[in-house]
Amino acid sequence: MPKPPCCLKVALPLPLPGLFDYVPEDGSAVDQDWIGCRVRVPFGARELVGWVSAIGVTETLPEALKPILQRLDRTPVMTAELLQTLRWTAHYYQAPLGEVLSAAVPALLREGKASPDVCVYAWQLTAEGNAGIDSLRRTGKPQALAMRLRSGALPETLLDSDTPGWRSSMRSLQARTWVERIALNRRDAITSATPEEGPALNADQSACVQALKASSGFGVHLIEGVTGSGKTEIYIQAVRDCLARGRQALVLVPEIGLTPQTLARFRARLPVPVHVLHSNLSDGDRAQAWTAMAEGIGRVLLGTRSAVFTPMPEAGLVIVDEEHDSSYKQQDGFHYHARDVAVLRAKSLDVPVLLGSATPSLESWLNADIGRYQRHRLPERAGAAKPPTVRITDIRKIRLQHGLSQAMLDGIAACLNDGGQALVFKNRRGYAPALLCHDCGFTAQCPRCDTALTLHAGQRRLHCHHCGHQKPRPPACPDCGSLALQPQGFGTERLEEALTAAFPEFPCIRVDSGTTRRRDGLAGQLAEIGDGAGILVGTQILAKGHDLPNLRFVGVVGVDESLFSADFRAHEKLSQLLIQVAGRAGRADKPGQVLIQTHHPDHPLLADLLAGGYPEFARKALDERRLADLPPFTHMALLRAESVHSEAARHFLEDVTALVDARRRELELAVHSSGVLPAGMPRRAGRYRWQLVLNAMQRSGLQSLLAAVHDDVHALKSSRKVRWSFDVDPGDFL
DNA sequence: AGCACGCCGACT
DNA sequence: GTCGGCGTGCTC
Repeated sequence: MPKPPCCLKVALPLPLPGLFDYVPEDGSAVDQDWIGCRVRVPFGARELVGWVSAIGVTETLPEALKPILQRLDRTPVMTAELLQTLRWTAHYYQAPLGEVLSAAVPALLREGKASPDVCVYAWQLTAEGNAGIDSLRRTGKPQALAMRLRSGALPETLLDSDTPGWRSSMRSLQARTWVERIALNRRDAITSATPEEGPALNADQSACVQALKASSGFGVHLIEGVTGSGKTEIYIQAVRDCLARGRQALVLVPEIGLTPQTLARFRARLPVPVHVLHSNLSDGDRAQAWTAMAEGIGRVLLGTRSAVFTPMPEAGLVIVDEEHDSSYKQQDGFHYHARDVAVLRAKSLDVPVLLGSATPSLESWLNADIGRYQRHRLPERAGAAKPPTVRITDIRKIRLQHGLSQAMLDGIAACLNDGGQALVFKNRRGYAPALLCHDCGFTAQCPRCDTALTLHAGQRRLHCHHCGHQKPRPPACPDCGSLALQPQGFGTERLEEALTAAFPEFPCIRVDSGTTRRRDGLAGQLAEIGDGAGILVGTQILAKGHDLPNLRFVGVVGVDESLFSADFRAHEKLSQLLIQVAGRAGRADKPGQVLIQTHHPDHPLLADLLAGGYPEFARKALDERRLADLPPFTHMALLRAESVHSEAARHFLEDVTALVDARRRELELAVHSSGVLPAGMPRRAGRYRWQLVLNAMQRSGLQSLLAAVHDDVHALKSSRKVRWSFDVDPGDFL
């Protein structure tokens, strides 16, 4: 006879597989209500906050289970559905549930703090205010605000989005006791504004919106829309439709996609407050947004990667914008891909998911080809905008001026003289990627990594982009004493210097991760240049984000490294980047110009892109992947390991290889193992790095093998001195 | 991951 | 004589 459940199965924030069993502190009954609640528990010599993820009976371990110290929630903080998705996610990515929970939940809640108060507050006129308002004489911000309040209470979330600086006006009204702050109930908060009307949809957009309206339940929709085709408008329509059905919506955007412009657009067009979740928020704000959604007060969440783990008891729609973007892949801790989790999540919520991109990932492209995803094409730019003209300039045997060809300089000059803005895109930060001694061949290397140091700060310092090491530029070669140290190659700083010299009468602004961190970031820098003629030099950061209405010319410098990279995704990434960056040029009246300078003008990738755009590239690239047995036709998992001692990580992976080989034979699984390989960068930040690549035609075989070795890998003695992690569906090998 | 326990070198 | 180095083992 089965025993009734008597213990709490608790997930703890530890890199250990499995759950830990406890009993309630007061002998109370174990029932379903515990699941999704947080508990404070004794663990060895310390205390931890964990999540009751299941209830059950203990068969194997201690007779006397420890009681928990404290139950932190009376009602679950985590919906059953989210917990289930997290379990799947943990299993899929071979991560301990506790670690997945740690990544999913805002820090405050993880630490055991109470859920924040997510009441929506609003302001309304007092009797005094109502009386006084008729005698208003002067005009000003407070007076205008008071007039708006005559038609009813205004929620703070609405004021935040449509009235910058409203708090100071409100304070002056409050000082006169004209206004008071009230807590709204949920329904009031939901219908708070009259949204603006959007532009009329073109035929493709309408067809797409209608198709989405007609679909119900889980389904994946790939919206393949060229830049400017109005994907955002489709998202907005879909979200409005979802809200009208009384459901919540989740919109994921890439890290740099969540610009004030994007947010403002959603806020203007939706009838409810739009909550946000991204890395720049304080812990308090994150917990607020998360809890608001969990309690159903929040109806729309716009967020980056980790927002995919937000509880939504009344979910109706999930959207992943720029689904190809690599910032959806978490690179450290537990390696998940937010787009893939979003699809899984939508399935478990039984709601549609929209994946949108001008340049879909090859994974999604294939899924659409085989009918697993429904494809919607938006081939036309919305309005009358024309696609940019793209040209390639062959720089073999051509004399470059500071890394730029004459054709490039001419293109920039023509654009500037026409009053337009030119963007010069270069994938390297800093002044120059290396410092070389012309007399003896010495290059400045990072002492802790296998990589050359980059010259920065007007040639005065050397930086390592991988570990943060930096030092002053040596005055002479440390090996031979020669003074002939020369910067090799070009980074954005050096291009900025060259362009400033070449076009002294125009402003030149450099935008890369080094400059956007300062001051008010990208927005502030772009404000400096405004709409006037000028030059922007920068890295990928410029490939998306802010609208640049007067951008007419895009010059791409230095794609040649990516054409011959060891990373099997390099071509895909480069094509996406080229299309995205090209898409920034030109608007309705003036088509943009794109110029790519390369030593490989005949490279098939460039030829395909030029002839048939991204679709042509995707078809060819998928053929290549199929022939080479690479993803998305095969499935891949990586075991990465690194250690301070040169041999420890390698020994660990050799032990893992033995485990893998044994299990593979035993279970007769068709999984290929690479054997232990040095990582793309064999030493980084003083650690030696190795990896094991597992490849399988069937995802299920790979998953079975991973599941079978998982606990044994954790138990390996050689794992102790090593930093290691699984990376299922790795983004790269480096 | 932490934290304890355990067994060998230079110090108040 | 002790403080403390980090190797190894465990945590319901």
